[in-house]
Amino acid sequence: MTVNIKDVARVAGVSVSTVSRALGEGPVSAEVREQVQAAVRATGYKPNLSARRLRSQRTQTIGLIVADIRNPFFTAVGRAVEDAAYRAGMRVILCNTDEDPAREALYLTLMQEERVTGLIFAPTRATLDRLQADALDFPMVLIDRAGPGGQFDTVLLDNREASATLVDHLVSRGYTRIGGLFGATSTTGVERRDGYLAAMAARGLTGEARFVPPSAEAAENAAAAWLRQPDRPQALLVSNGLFLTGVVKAARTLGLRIPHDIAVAGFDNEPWTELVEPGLTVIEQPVETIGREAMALLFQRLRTPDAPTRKVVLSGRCVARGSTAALPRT
Amino acid sequence: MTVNIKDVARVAGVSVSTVSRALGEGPVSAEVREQVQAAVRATGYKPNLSARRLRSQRTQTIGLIVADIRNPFFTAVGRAVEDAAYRAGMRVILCNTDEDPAREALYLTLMQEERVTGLIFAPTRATLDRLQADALDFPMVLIDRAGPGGQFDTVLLDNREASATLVDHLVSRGYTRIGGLFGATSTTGVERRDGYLAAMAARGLTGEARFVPPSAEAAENAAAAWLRQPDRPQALLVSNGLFLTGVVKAARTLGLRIPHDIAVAGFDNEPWTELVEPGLTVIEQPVETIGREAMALLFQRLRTPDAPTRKVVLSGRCVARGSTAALPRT
DNA sequence: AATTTTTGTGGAAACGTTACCACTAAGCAC
DNA sequence: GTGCTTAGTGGTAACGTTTCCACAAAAATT
Repeated sequence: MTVNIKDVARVAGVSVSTVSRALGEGPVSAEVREQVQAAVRATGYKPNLSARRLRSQRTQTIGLIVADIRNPFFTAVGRAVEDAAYRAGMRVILCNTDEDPAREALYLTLMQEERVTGLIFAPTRATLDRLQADALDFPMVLIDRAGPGGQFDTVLLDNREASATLVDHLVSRGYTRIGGLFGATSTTGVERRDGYLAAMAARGLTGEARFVPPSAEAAENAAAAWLRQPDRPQALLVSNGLFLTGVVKAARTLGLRIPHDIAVAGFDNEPWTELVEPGLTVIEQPVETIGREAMALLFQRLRTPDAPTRKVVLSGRCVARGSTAALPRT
Repeated sequence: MTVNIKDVARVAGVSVSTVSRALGEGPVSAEVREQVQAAVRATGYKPNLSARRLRSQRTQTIGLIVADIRNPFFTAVGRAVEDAAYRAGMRVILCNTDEDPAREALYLTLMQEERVTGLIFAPTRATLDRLQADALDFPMVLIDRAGPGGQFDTVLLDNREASATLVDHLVSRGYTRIGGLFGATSTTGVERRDGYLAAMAARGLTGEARFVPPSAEAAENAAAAWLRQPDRPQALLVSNGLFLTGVVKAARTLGLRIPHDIAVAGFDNEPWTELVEPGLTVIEQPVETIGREAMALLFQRLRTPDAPTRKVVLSGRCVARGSTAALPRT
């Protein structure tokens, strides 16, 4: 049926082992290498990666498990990971969990069955607790979410700092009654909440944090309910880019003007955050760097399996826009 | 090292073939199946997918080659494809070409080496011409872009109709000097251009179409140059969601109000198109359906390889918003 | 010149599965 | 009871590679 290395060997007039060496590395005379390459062209031979992986015990595959590729943060990180992987001659298997622990478990065993070289994972809090390093046969790098203790290599944003930056920014613009909307399923949400509460407390303010399920709709509903209250906050700190669409939509629906009736500050510097009037103040995450750094950590771990685990904490960049314009003195 | 089927067989006290049958399908006594499952649990056995694929000659893998997963259209389609695939017990290999024919060729041979069961592909015009069905060892479904003649199964938007709908909409709102901005590398851009020109001609209007490379920056630059002209159009028809961000940004930079100074209508109903004032009029593509339908076509092709090829043409939905508000009578 | 090392090659044994074949024992029809 | 099917099982040959080993010839070292 399909042409294999044996056919190439026959056409080239050499042994299969020579063909294998000629295609990979290994001592082969220039002359023979020519012949083999000619035979490959003549026969249209394409190596069978399953066979290669089985025999060599190297899959050259890395797994990437994220909540939802439609979340622009993960899209960008995913793209960076893929680029780095393909540049290193590796493939990527991408899985979406929708923050569902059951699916996380499912995909985790899939990764085992694929015998991936390594895994990049953004787990929910629920599975984070269940993860034991020794249960996996490959190194794992956590992104966006941190585990307890230095159990795994990790790369994430300095979430506490980022939240504090936003709080500082809002306070400096005159806002004091600031609410916070955070994702319920990730440690990211918790960290951002903590940073927010700490920064508020440091300024003698009391914050109110609310947690919502990880979807734009949930955020919209929560924001709508909150903003309908007579004692609604003056400003809302919003934990991610998905939520931001929901919050802005809720404000629009209720006829509230940004920032006049409600100021908004959030995370993820998506292109549209600049375009929606009056521009949304956001923390820009170094998404490319996160993806690349995760791959770098993975490769280093593969090279030196017993090195101490590393946690790369990256700082966000605050992009101030009209959604947090200074509150007029009353 | 890692536990294999032989180990399980030994622990369960049966032969390897029995273990294989017990895990897959095949006649196995209930009693033995129990024992095998117990042995699997005891040993922590995880089947090796490379071996399974090599032996069974079924990879259960489908390839997905798109321009850029960061383009929200492809993100959504990709997500739908993945869901359908994983539901069918299949894996997905995702590749980004950035509309680069060289990378398309690279990934096409990768798909061959992976021995994928099938491929879903959004090719550039350049490779579309080069594609010969007989050169591939697996069925391929084209999405978003159509090849010449019914050579491949295809699922895409009715681009001509969609463009015409937008033109009609703009004309009915009083616009006559309407320009069009289209993607240069895809048939999609060409089809939308054709539909636009035809609809303009049908109304006795002359259109002007410009092609740009597939990036938001390119669209922004092109739009800025265009809108700086004294005889700039009253309205712009914009070929995709990526371009839309660029066009809106260009308008903002030049201080042009939408729709007062420049009306905008485009493609892809992203969440933010509703949020950017005064709301962008867009054609909403049935992205989920496109992904699902592509998978469906693929599975049907696998079942009946010799059936005539099918082309599924889906209609877009026009979502009218403020960016095309009626032109005041002068 | 004798030796050791290097280079290039072929044969064959893996890698971990599944699928084919052969076989036994049991069930069923006559 | 004889034949015939069927369920359940084990042995073993693939699947298409890479890698180990052996070996010859050439090159380098002594």
